[in-house]
Amino acid sequence: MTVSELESDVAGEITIRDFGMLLGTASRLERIAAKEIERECGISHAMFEVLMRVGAADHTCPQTMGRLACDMILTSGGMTRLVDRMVKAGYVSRTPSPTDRRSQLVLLTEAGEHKLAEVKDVYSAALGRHFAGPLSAAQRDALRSALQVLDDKARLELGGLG
Amino acid sequence: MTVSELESDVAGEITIRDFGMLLGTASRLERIAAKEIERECGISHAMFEVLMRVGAADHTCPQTMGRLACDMILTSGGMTRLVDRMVKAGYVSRTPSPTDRRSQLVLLTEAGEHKLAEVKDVYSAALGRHFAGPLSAAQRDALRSALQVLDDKARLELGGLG
DNA sequence: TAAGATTGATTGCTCAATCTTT
DNA sequence: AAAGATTGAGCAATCAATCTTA
Repeated sequence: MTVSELESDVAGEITIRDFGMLLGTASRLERIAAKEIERECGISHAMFEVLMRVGAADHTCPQTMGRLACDMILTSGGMTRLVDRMVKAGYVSRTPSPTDRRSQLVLLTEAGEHKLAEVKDVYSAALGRHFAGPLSAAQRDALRSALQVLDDKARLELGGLG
Repeated sequence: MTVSELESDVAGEITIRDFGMLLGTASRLERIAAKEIERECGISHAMFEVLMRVGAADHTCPQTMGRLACDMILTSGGMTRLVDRMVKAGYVSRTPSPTDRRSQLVLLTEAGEHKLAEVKDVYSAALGRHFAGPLSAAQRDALRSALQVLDDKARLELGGLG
């Protein structure tokens, strides 16, 4: 084995370790936050993510099933069922898009708005404790900029899912 | 609403956005890497993670089911089934610990060692393209240190899973 | 022909209960 | 009692096929 092969092996091991840290930390933090939401507000983290996106959508340009699926990294089938459950729970409604009748728009109900406001506070507090609090301002900036680079590339690579 | 309430609301929104980026980026990258491994080596990302941990374990202090579950953020039941599949596939073997007969040790088979070496190369290359490559050295260092802080706290918070 | 959404079949996880060993 | 591991039940995701509209 040559020196350069050895060096690249070491670099590879470090990269694998760093990436493992990214996945592991994200997974652990999601579990912590999701449990807190579930316990205090009785709603899954996935449903809350949908509420946030639907709630943030411009009234003149609402969210569609496909856009939600892409943003949330779910297959379209997965999103269909998630929204099914949310409709049944009374948080959102579905209605065919007037401009493209293949597409379904997802809208927040009154109950959905209330729930969103409630969960947002709990979620912000939880993230303050477990995510923002432990980091310095510089660390947060650095984290944000690194993730931005990676996410841009990853989105390009993935495109739509199914 | 007072100024300080407004400020804390804005801070909360930013925190939620940043955290969303962490989860989303991690999820997208995992999907990309997992697909590449699956396609080129015919093994799931979860199985590869087990292979790495079992392969890295000291021969005098092998991995147990519980330690694997904790490191990989799976419930013990989930790990039992994952290792079941890996035993069936011939990558690892299970054997009761001689020092504590409640505990099961997980060991790499010959086939598991070969597979590990094979996947490691593919994985390193994929991560070079999608993870390490896009970042500057400074960004990688910053990312690592921020994640280290978060992970330490998260591990404390989580403890064992079930 | 392709895009958006849904459905059926399957997979793999969590949760809770259980069994064995400490 | 408590810890480590496994099992049964249930849930939510993926994949592939299908239906409708563009």
